[in-house]
Amino acid sequence: MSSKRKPSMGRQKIEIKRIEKRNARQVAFSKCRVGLFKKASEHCTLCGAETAVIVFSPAEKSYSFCHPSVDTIVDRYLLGGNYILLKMSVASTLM
Amino acid sequence: MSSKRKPSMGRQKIEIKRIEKRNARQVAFSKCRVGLFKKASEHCTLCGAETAVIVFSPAEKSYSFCHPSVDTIVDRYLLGGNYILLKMSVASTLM
DNA sequence: ACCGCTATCCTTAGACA
DNA sequence: ATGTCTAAGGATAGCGG
Repeated sequence: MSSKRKPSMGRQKIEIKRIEKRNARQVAFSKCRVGLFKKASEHCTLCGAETAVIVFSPAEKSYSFCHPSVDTIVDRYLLGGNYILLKMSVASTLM
Repeated sequence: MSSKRKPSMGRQKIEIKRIEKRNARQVAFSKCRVGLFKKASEHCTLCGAETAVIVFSPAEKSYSFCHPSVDTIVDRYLLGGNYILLKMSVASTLM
């Protein structure tokens, strides 16, 4: 191993606009998602907030962080808008 | 006005546990929510992510940040779990 | 893709308005 | 409750492995 290490440039300033390079955007998505979920988690713990975070990646994959549970939050949110939620637990087997 | 200002202590380290004082918790909730929504927003812009953040305050008030729209995200999320969403736009007037 | 590193930028605790 | 200020804490861009 070399004892020399190129000194880091540290965190660089970036402009808040779409990252055009596909690969870099994907990497940024993963890192950023972790940070977002962590912050949401701390928000819950510190303040007793109930939080749902749902994210779709550019590649259409879905990720979520929820406390206490997705269904609780989404359900409650939807109720406020006069929505009803039906789960097709049986019907889906027929599709 | 006084030209003297007590020097700030800067940001202090805190333990990630429930803030017990009710008033302080409420204030932290508001500040933290702003930060969370901002981060979610940047996530969307930078990475082309589609994101829904729904938060209930300890006082049961609901807040949300969504891009492109709550319904789009929640709808899509729910579809993945074989849910159907019904809006009671007529029925609600009877309740 | 993930993980570690670290200098630098960003956020934010605390205090006050 | 929101908003401003300061300085310290914490997240992270860029890079290497």
